[in-house]
Amino acid sequence: MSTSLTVSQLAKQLEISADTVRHYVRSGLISPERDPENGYKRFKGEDIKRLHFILQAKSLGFSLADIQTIMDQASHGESPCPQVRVIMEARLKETAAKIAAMQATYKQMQDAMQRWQTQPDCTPTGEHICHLIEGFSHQADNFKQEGCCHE
Amino acid sequence: MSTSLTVSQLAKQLEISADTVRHYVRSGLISPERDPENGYKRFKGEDIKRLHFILQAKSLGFSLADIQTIMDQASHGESPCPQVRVIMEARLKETAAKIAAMQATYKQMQDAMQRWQTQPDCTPTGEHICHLIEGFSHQADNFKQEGCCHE
DNA sequence: CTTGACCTGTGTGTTACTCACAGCTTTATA
DNA sequence: TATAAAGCTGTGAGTAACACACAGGTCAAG
Repeated sequence: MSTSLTVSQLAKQLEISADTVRHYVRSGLISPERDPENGYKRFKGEDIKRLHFILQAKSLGFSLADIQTIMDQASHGESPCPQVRVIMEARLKETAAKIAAMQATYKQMQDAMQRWQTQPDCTPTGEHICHLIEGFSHQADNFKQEGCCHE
Repeated sequence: MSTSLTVSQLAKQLEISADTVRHYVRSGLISPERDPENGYKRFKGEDIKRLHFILQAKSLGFSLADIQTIMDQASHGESPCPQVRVIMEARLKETAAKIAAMQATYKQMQDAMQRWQTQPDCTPTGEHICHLIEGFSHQADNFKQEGCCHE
């Protein structure tokens, strides 16, 4: 039976988790045959090719929904390439935006960490929860200690 | 009744969506009183302070679960600061890793787009779904056209 | 024949919201 | 005053891409 693989065999071969393979099947991206005896999924050549394609597309930034769309179109005999180009353009912009946002957050985090190095811990008051966090964006450099901080 | 705000009033004041406010309430981050007449949420000073804190912490990269933890600890009278420092360290690393991963993907995407500019569209064959995607990582520069491409 | 290791499918949980929707309030109009 | 339109409410469900839990099935060793 080397012509068909089980979930975990396929997963091992492509170095992904068995759960990931199952997820793609549940999402309808792959539709392997079932073993009539035990209901297990049986992956054959076609399925393995599709999975390969999925992984490649994913590494290029396509979402699973994108990939579904692309494969559907291809299975109708139409060229998916124009769509692929359009989608990629959108994903490219999205990714750039996400990276920028994350970098902004990252900078905030670094700045906070640095400032915190010279600040003591504080005890919560009725007025504040954590001075480290609350005192941050307001009074950048001029942090004033209040009666709540020990040591 | 200017001492208490409704969901949408509060949302407008802090420039977030009403759904976001409701989400925080459902998650237990804020627990406003209810108007006995109609069951509506009524936000008072304490709640508004907490929401402020949530937004600040979020902008510093803390997750809602983190924020919950921090606020819980503070409400027990303990200083959340040591925890805050620990969590931040972890989130900082996570964020750096995510950014690196996204930048790697982004580079892949850009490379792909560039290469695709000189490549024609293709019609799916039994063997391939989309040459643009499949031909990518394998034969970087030496893309060979096969019989499937028109024009 | 049983023990144990391993594997299976399916159901549920995750993050931080967003959307859908029936119903209640408030405002404008007739 | 009646009523209709607009707006707001709470709650239930859906999103992306898996990861985890779990009861049960399978297979080799003894």
